[in-house]
Amino acid sequence: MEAKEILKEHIAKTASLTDEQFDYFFSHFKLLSYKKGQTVITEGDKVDCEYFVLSGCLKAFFINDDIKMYILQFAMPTWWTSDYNALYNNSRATINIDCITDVEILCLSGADREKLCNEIHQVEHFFRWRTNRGYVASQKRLLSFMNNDARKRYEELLALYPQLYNLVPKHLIAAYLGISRETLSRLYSAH
Amino acid sequence: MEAKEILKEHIAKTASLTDEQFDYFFSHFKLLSYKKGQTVITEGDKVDCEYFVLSGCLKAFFINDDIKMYILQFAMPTWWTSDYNALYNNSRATINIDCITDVEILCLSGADREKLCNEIHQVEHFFRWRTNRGYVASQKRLLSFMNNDARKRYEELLALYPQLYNLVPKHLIAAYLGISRETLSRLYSAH
DNA sequence: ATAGCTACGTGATGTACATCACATTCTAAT
DNA sequence: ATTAGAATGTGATGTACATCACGTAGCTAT
Repeated sequence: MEAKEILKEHIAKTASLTDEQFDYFFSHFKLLSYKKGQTVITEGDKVDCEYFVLSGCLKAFFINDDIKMYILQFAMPTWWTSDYNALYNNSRATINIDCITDVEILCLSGADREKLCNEIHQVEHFFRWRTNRGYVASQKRLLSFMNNDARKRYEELLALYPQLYNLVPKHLIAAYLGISRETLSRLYSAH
Repeated sequence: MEAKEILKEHIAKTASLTDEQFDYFFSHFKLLSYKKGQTVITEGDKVDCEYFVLSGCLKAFFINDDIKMYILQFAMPTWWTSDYNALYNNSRATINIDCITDVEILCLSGADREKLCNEIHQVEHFFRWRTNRGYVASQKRLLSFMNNDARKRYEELLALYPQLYNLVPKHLIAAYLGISRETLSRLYSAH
């Protein structure tokens, strides 16, 4: 499927745009291709854009003391990703985003997003609901962190995203769960 | 300050409403008063509303196995609170919200919020940005959970909300930090 | 005032995890 | 095909926390 079709279908689930409105909306996106391992956002960068994933898988992560990596999000097709803290506050990136596989993404600048939200009420409606869902998911993950041990979080993750298990290396899954790769290895060898 | 003034000032930071628009917007809110200890949302309830805090302090919390409490949010004046998962998905509450002190809140139904967002573009703008900020805060807290030990999370919390230390009992602070009250006690007696 | 309840402190012990160390297997580049 | 590096498995040990147990101080209601 074409980039345009993928985005159109995605938006249509939440907002009603006319074809002309959507064409105009879409004209603000830039198509970008990255190879596995390439970096989209690096800590310290100025962050101007957010990204809609067409194909492949990215990770948004934080590195502590140049040693430990914590993964905030695996970004899969039809997901949005960026350093939203930096993007919304016009500050520098505190996280990194790079490509776990080859990737195609659509890029929308923060300035264009605000312009489009202002010009087209339904675009603002779309972004409101997208963030609503992100917020709820983030709260759920926080609760899971407080409430569950590593094994349960691991089982939850696999139930939610079964593709991940084969798509991404296990040490990245560990970094998402907030445990060491050794502990993760013992978790599933024990069962 | 009057309820209406407090809300108006709060909205004005994010959105531009005319006086007539704001009066209309405000007419959809209901003023509610609660005594310390009273419950606003109970697990299993139908959730119809979200709440804007005028005075006092509430807690949004989850209880696991009828034993352990985890606090998702302390809601202070000019903060919004609800079970957003339930409210957005029209499902039953999975968390509880009750009053740590006597409380005054403004209540807005989900149906009215959607109606107002639809009728007044700037209202939708306001709610988009409110959730943007909530999402970023939630991501930051998640990162802090993965990245920091109990002592550092404790120091972070005090730096961010110094009032909390004297306002709420320590076992609630422990429940927010995701540690036992004993561990919290040892944390600050050790320093 | 007294009784009962809630908040809070502190020692002893248990446990889920991290860390370190090293072996093995897989993958990618030349 | 060979080799280097990345990913993975697994034992030994350390540690930050939870849990249990018991104590005291402070509120609140009668």
